[in-house]
Amino acid sequence: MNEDPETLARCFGVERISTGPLEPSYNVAPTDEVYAVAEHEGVRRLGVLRWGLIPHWADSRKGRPNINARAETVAERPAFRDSFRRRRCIVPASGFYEWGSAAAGRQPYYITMADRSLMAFAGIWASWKDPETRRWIRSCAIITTRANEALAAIHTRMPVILPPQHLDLWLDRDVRAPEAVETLLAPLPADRIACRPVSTLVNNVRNNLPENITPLTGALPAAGGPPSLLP
DNA sequence: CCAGACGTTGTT
DNA sequence: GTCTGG
DNA sequence: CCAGACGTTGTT
DNA sequence: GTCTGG
Repeated sequence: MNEDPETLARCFGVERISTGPLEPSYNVAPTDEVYAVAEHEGVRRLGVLRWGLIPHWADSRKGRPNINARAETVAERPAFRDSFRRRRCIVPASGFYEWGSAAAGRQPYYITMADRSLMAFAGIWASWKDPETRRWIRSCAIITTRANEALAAIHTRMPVILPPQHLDLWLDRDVRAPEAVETLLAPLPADRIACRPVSTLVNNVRNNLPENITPLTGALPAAGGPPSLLP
């Protein structure tokens, strides 16, 4: 993500900006801060959250952070259901990486909207008070669903990307019935996204470089790998 | 009753 | 905090 | 997700 | 192989 808060506010109907700009990142890792849009006291607000949801009842931040929540179970899981009912958010992104599994090898791919617009990942958030520092940490998880046809060859899952017409309902805190918003958690149609192979530089989170998202040219996936998805 | 988990991904 | 397993 | 570690001693 | 850190 390399957009300023004003741009994000304009794209997502944000009424109040509650954060300064984050450093551009081409390699967002779990525990990093990410921009997020949520409703607060009836106002749509842009702020930052830590990626990796810590439920309010956790007694330490140790252990693997909950970076994803499955769309199929998010409404029921104890670690997620309160957040799903009352604390939904969107996490803006220019794109995301996926690593081919099994037949697709270790090749990383960068996925964007086909029209290069910003993505709105469906997320949930929670507040947790760190007992050591006594400070509140607001954190989030990104909801995943089955991969669409464009990504199925390289991966079984993908983040839920909300189309603009669903943002109002998703962010409405007064909508508390799970079934009212569960229907929004579908894979984005394949023709809306573009998927390109990129350098393995991205494999190391210390490589936070613009080159991470540069499509490899003349380096198609190995034979037996996924079909070329370049437009 | 208390103790312990509470999640996803991917997997030769 | 809330649920499950023992 | 991937990369990188994977240990003990002694410690207010 | 499995866990932690980023």
